[in-house]
Amino acid sequence: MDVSKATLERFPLYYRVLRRAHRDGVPYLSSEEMGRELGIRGTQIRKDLTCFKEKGVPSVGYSVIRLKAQLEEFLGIHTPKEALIIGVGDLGKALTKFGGFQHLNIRISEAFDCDPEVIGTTVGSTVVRNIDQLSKVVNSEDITIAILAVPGTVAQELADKLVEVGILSIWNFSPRTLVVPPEVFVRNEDLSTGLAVVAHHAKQGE
Amino acid sequence: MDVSKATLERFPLYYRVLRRAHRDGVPYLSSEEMGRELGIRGTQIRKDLTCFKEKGVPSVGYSVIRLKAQLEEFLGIHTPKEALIIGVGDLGKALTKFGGFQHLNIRISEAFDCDPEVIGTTVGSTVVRNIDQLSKVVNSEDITIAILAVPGTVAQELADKLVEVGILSIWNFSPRTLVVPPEVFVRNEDLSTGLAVVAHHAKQGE
DNA sequence: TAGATTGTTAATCGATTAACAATC
DNA sequence: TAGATTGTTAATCGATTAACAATC
Repeated sequence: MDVSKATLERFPLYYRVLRRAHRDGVPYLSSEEMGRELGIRGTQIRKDLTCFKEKGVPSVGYSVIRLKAQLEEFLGIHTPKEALIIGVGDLGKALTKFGGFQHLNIRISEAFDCDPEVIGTTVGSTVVRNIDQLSKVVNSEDITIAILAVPGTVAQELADKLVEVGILSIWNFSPRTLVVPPEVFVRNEDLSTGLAVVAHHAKQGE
Repeated sequence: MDVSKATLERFPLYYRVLRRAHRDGVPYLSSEEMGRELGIRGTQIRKDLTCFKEKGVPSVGYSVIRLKAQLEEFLGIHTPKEALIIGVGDLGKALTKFGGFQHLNIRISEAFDCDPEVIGTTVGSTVVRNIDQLSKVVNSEDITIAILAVPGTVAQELADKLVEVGILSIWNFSPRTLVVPPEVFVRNEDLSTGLAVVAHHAKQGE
């Protein structure tokens, strides 16, 4: 299915609202009601949802159960997925233990580091392996998602390894722009950039 | 100074590149060279930089030192800033200890939680306080930036408190859309959304 | 001078919003 | 039927890119 970048970013938000409505036993939700909860206009939401075969009902809204199912299908939530993480510093540890991913049916099942102090320790429910085990593990487990939480100095080198073993999508927390082949997706989540933007708006009068 | 949302997001990236060039003793950098390091077109960068009085030199490029200084001024890096964090779980801890913020001259100087097990412990160099100390601390320290790393269930309630004590900008890691007055800025950094997008691109053939 | 790279305008692309007929 | 909310088209807005004269 073909969806714009901006729309794709909103789908997880819609899914979150629908999960909550479903839990609360709400049967239908209008685009305006969803929008109110997310600070998004109803028009925007209706437009985003046009790609689904599940249609809304005029004067009633969208069936929570059915739209939720539709989003689950789109986001691939029915099939459990595994991700690996490289870099088990404080941030890597926090991501590995983060509970919010379970709704997506994604588990960080493998963690790697190069620090002998860290290798062999347990984080959440995964044992940290030596980075030289990467290719063996990925080949035997069919993992296509990677999280990169390492210093900028080694980021590209490790990205190269990830590409080599067949990773298709990388969530990059390192402060470096990665060079990868066009078929590999990278999402940069540089925290310094985030804080810089937040800080800029904290200046009085901007 | 007046800069588009998209441009503002790129400024920290330019700053990063310039810092590195400066450290390496590079005197000038063209827009194309910067772009290559960031995966951005030269045209884009030149356009972004038009708002500065520091101009590039045709056939030479931009003075690394002077453009860096310009960005430092824009990002307010010459004046040290303090931020507070609410929620000292794994993620909150990782953010508090995160080293990448020091380049921005921003320090997370205060941390709050409501868990008696956590209150009083030290994270990095800050002692975790009881949330009921919030207003006292903010009043005596002139903090305007807040990081919210709490469960969704209590996010709005705490956002209200942050607004009440005069916080101007909130970095929201909780999976909830916050309702705040228009003069308060919120940046949502919901990690589940991030992973959902990354996972979507890991599906073969998309 | 010739070559490189700038600043800027105009064209294009993509995303959001307003408006409204269709429909339950 | 009247009222509410949908799906969709057209208008608008914002961001990116191509093109190129100006300039070192």
